[in-house]
Amino acid sequence: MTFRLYDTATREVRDFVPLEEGKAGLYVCGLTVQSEPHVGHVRSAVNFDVLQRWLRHLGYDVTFIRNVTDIDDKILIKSADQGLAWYQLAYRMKRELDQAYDDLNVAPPTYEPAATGHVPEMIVLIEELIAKGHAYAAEDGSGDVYFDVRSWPQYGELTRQRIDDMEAAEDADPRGKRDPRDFALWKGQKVGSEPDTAAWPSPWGKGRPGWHIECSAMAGKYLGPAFDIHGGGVDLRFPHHENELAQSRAAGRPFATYWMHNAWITTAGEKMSKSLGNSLTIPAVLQKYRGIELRYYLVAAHYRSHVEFSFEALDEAAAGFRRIENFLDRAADVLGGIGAHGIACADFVNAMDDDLGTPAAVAAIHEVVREGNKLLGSGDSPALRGNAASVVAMLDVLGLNPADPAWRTGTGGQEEKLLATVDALVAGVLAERSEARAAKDFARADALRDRLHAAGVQLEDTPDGPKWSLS
RNA sequence: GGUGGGUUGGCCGAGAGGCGAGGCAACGGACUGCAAAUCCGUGUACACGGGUUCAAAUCCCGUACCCACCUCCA
Repeated sequence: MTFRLYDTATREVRDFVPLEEGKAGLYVCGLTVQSEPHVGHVRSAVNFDVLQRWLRHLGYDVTFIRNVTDIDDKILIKSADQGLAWYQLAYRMKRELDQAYDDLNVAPPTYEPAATGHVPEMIVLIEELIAKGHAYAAEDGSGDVYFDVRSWPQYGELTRQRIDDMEAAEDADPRGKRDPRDFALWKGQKVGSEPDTAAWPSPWGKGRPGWHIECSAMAGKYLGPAFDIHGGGVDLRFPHHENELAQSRAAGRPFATYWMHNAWITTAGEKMSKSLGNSLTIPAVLQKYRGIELRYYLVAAHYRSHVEFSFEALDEAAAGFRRIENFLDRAADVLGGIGAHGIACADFVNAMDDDLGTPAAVAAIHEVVREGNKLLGSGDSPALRGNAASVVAMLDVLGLNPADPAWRTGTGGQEEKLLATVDALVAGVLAERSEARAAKDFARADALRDRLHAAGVQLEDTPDGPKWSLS
């Protein structure tokens, strides 16, 4: 069976047929680094990370470009509010974002271009559009350059909207626009109100790039005029992706073959907007949950399904994931480690091939875990070996392998030392408890167990003796 | 006004004409000194009203409610 994915442009699930056999070019709109990353931002990153991993698993040579928008109106406004240089704020938030990606085991893309580093490429593209009659410098002397939507009959093709049906922008400041729907490719510097560092020289005077042109220019630079998949959040369909498509095609570039959009995460029915409080920023959530648990929660829902975020649901997801982890721990104990070359089961592969059906893929993992738990009971080690390796292989595809070094917290081995220390202390208590049990002094044995439990240590009596874990 | 998406059991969350995805929780059983973990079992859920069909959560028509986007929000 071939990999199929839902294409927003055609609104159907289609076979993935790459432009070049064996290769996949992927461009995803990353973030505007203007505030701390929250759960919603990271969902997009995790979804496309899973796509990247699945394409690699299928043997594709993947070129994955995810940009960073490091200059825009909001960055300028927020940095001014906070008394920071705009680039200082952008860089600070970029570092926060990178940390969030690392915390969730989002594999780095092939390259992560920043808008400010690609102004020359954007200028070339704008010049091409002007030469072809699809863009014009504003006549009001503002230094702005606009895309002329009326010059491009296909405008609206991605979201199937007709220009005349679109609500005109309310801000009633048409500036030098011929049509209110024309969008900025280049924004002339507003001398006095905008810092000089946020302006670049151009044929139209000093200014900065419009949002949409960035992605077209960067996608073109790293993936060429035509590439396979373009992704982002649903909100980007219009105007951002519509505009990217229009300006790229108007300049004679075929652009993306497939468009993928991930759905939202909301809280209390509301969009997790950047104006919301900070309780759902990644650092805040990670104070109570491990990154791998949050990632499991995100992956357990389909990328095109709207998720209503709640800590209750996250709790349940975390409990479900621990079931898998627990199995791997027990299997590793019995087998003395789990091999690296497991084979994903058919249900898993079929689920992933069907538009990244991660919910069914996760269900498939749970089925294999159940089988594995039975094998643990029956003592069939050879079968267990393959079974456990299969679980690990599938988790790897989803970026959820607990043994992945990416999940290491970077505490310089402190954590390992602490665990060794606790293990030694617990071992003493366990020895005492074993004596008590052997002497049928269950009251004393249970008291010892209660004491450990109160300290956050969970006990489990196995045929090989007692095992402990953090509860 | 235009465009798109949604409403599934106690909870989360799949599925898209016919065998009750999976997880969490609950209950019963097995195992256990008791637990824990694990396994086995237990649920007739698909917003509402019609229709098509041998068969509808799934297709069609209508209704209600919710959500997103409509020019710089993942």
